[in-house]
Amino acid sequence: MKFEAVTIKDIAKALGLSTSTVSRALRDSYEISPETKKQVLEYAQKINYRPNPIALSLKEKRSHSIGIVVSEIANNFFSQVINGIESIAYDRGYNVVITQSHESYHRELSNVQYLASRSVDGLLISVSAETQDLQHLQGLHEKGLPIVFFDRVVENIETHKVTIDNARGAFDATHYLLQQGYQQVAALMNAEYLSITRERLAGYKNAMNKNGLSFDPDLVQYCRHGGLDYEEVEQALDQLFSQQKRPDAIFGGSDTLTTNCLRYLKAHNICMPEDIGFIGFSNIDLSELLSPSLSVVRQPAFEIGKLATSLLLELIESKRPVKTFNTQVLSPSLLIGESSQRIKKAKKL
Amino acid sequence: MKFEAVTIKDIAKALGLSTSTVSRALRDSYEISPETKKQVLEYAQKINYRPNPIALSLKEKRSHSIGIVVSEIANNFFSQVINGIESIAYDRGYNVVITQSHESYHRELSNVQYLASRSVDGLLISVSAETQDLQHLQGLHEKGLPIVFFDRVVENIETHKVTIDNARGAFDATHYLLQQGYQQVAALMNAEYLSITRERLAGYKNAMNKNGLSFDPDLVQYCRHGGLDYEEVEQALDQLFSQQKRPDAIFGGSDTLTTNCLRYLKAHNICMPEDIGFIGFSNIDLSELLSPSLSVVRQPAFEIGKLATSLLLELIESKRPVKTFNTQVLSPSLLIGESSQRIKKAKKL
DNA sequence: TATTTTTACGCAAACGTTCCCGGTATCAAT
DNA sequence: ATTGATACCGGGAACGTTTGCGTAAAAATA
Repeated sequence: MKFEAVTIKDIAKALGLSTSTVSRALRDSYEISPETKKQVLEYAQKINYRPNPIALSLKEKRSHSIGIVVSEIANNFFSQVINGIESIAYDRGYNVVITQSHESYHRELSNVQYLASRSVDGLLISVSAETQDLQHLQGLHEKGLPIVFFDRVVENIETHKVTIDNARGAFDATHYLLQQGYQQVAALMNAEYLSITRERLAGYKNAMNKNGLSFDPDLVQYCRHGGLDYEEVEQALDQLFSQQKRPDAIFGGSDTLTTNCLRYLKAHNICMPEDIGFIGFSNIDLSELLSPSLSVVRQPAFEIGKLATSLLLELIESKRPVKTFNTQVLSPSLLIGESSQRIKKAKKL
Repeated sequence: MKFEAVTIKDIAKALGLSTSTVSRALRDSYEISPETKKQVLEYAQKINYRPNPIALSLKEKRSHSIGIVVSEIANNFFSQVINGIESIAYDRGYNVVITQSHESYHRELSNVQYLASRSVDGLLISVSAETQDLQHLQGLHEKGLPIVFFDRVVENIETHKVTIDNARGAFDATHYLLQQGYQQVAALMNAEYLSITRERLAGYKNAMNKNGLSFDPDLVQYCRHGGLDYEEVEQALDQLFSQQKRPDAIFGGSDTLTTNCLRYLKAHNICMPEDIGFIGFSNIDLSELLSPSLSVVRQPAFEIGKLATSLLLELIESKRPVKTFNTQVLSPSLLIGESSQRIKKAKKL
């Protein structure tokens, strides 16, 4: 029923050679005569022979492919990162296998195990919002599987990492809002223990302090599942807007959160920038076409993907075990639109 | 260097059994005594044994995984389709391997061959804008590889297909623009021979006729690479706007085209809806937040993914070769925003 | 008790490769 | 003519599974 691909055996049989000879001829071994090589190569070409990667993987325990784990591909940031990854991987002859955790720890676990059992040569991962236990990665890492973290990195595993200066991105955004005169800048964040949340929150706090304000926990809402479901964001924002010290600006802590926050504001008829100021992390490509145009913290997503992949391939192709790892920190950029331009309402003097 | 996974051999050795016995015990064969089974199962559990899927694939020539080929994942429509695919596949115990053709025929070919050689059990594909030669798919199909086409389908391969009523989507959009009073409705389309292009163009023409207008080829621009690169769209639009019968409205033929068209209009300071009316295919989730809010033809992307996957799994798991195939046609929906609301300029009577 | 049946397990081949280890011509040098 | 080297090639194991077949021991039957 299933197609029978042509194998080395077929070539051997047809040419009256052994499989060893054919294999060697194909790999251009020195102990095969030029004539035989020519014969084999031509015949292989003719019948369109392709080595079976599964057999190769089984034997060599490597697959010339790398695994990717992200929370969601329907996400501007991650899909851009993936394009960066692919651009490098493809050039270097590696295939990529993309999987999504949907912010679920169990899904991530299952994906990682699947990829490992498929003998991927390395792993590129941004952990899920739920991930706290790192056994699954720790184990693979100790057994020598090359791993490079990006975006959401973890502390306890020593390997290459690629992030951006999250604190600065958050600082710049928050600082800008405060400088515009917004008083109550709320932060809509991802799960509390994620690296990106901690760092961005640090930047947020820092901006508050620099502007003479003290950190107010009531102004921070965490979305334990990254706000993938609109309902989660809705609940968080309902909470923020229900308290007496109503925020007059929001800092959106991730691409997904920003998008869903905008949807909330629209649904509740809360207008930027007059009712609320807004700046958020987002790699949406149409931010300047939104109404009002959106102020965003943009990450160099494509670059992150390229860099992470280069580092991973370095690990994979290194002859000797790599002992020194580094963390590359790229820079986010703050793009100002109208959503953060405070309009001074009729001032009461 | 690479981790040595625990194998059936290890279990056999540890328990003083043969690999056959262990294998059968794990598969709960009737010819293994309950005690042995228990012993094996417990030990396997203890040392966290997982069957090696590569060895299985090699032997069984199936992998419990399905391959996806789309042009681009950084695309609202496709990423939503993929989520639909995954939601079904995951429930049914299948893994998905996502690949991108980037609208390149060669990339598609390479991906398809990779997936086939990786023994995917079936293929879900929306062909690239460049794809005209179907040998690569035809061959696999004849050899019995289950394939389901979605979105951009092909005629010459008889199998299940999932599309939407493209003609109606295009008709509705064009008709709406004409009814609004726009006179010169241009069409910005994908590659000419794609199914979606042909069908959508048919709907466009039909609307023209229904409104007493004849089809004008000069009002149609094709983007041979799907407008993935902004430059391609820019060139197409430059062309449209440079001719004497300047269009006063545009129908955007795909998600990517719509996005890049908006970018163009913004860059050239052409305002919707007064300078130009616009409706386009798009699954962007923020269309109502754009300025002006965007009129779009939206596809039930998640549903398409789910349906295509169900059909594929039906093919894969069918005992006997399937002979009758059907094409499922879902409905697009026209969501009207401000971008298509013609503002009557100071009329000259 | 002798024979048949059942139960429970092991052997070995197969999937498509690679590669170690041989082996046999051929030919030049002694 | 004998040796040694060189050039080419084949046999077979291994990777981790599954599975058809064979077979010992145990149980059932006569």
